[in-house]
Amino acid sequence: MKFTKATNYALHTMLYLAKEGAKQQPIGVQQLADHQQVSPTYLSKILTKLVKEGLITSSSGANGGYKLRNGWQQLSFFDIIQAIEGKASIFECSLHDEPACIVKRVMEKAEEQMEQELRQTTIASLLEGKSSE
Amino acid sequence: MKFTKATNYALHTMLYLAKEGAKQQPIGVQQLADHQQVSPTYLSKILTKLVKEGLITSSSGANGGYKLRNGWQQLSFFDIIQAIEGKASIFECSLHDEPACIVKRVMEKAEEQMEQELRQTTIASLLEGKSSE
DNA sequence: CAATCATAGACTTTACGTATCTATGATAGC
DNA sequence: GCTATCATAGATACGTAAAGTCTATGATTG
Repeated sequence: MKFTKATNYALHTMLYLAKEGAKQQPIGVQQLADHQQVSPTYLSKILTKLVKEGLITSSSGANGGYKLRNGWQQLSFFDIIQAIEGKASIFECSLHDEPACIVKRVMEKAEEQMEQELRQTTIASLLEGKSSE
Repeated sequence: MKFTKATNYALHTMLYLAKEGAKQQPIGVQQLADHQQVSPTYLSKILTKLVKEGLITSSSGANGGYKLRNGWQQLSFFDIIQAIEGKASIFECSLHDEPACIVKRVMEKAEEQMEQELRQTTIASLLEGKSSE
């Protein structure tokens, strides 16, 4: 579970889709990009990942765009982040011949605590609370 | 709380110092570097940070080197990592005018869970358990 | 068929961690 | 005091991955 700006864009996009396009028409990249002030081409790559991982769906052609998949209410922060960043751990031991590095074990446990929190938080749950973004 | 290879080196070094040099003579960079197969000059920078943050002490001249500070038994993973990486959060919102970004709040809470685990883990506690490294 | 939209690959740029080199300064022992 | 041993510090180079751009292709609507 690591983090980049792409993670950030993905999370904000998902939240935006949940608010603006839950049941309605799909939303195009342009609009999504405008909202976050990112270049559309760059955001496209991120969106494509989300499509491939099945978190959102896309439709080509006029009036096309992106919308959340069915059952998006179950999607957690963890799901979104993992779709973008993969499953790599935040920490890798630098020692060569240390398959059972004790430092790594500690870090993994700590990381697991963080991930658990992210698994519990859904975008749907955020919409119920205050919506500053 | 972010992580780099430097974090890794620092943690392993601290663990090594705790095992080999708790009360005895200081240990030189060369030996510490050999143990991890890192260049001494690079490790030096990391060690200097640890000195400045007060986690270890250094002594120049012949038979000089590094040893853990007094009261090292209290030092946690969190202390060590923060000494190297600073206090910067793992996540920064990319939106410009969003002082109270809800995404960031979620991430901070998750990060806090991880940090709490790291605060609880001391190098001393690891020495009591099995010592694969 | 033409406009609108997503997809994809190659490519460039930027940023930062990683690492090296070299010089300087402090201490211990002879 | 001299010398060897050790830490400290700054400048510099290197490598890699994220960040972002450009251009071409393919699908759908009207």
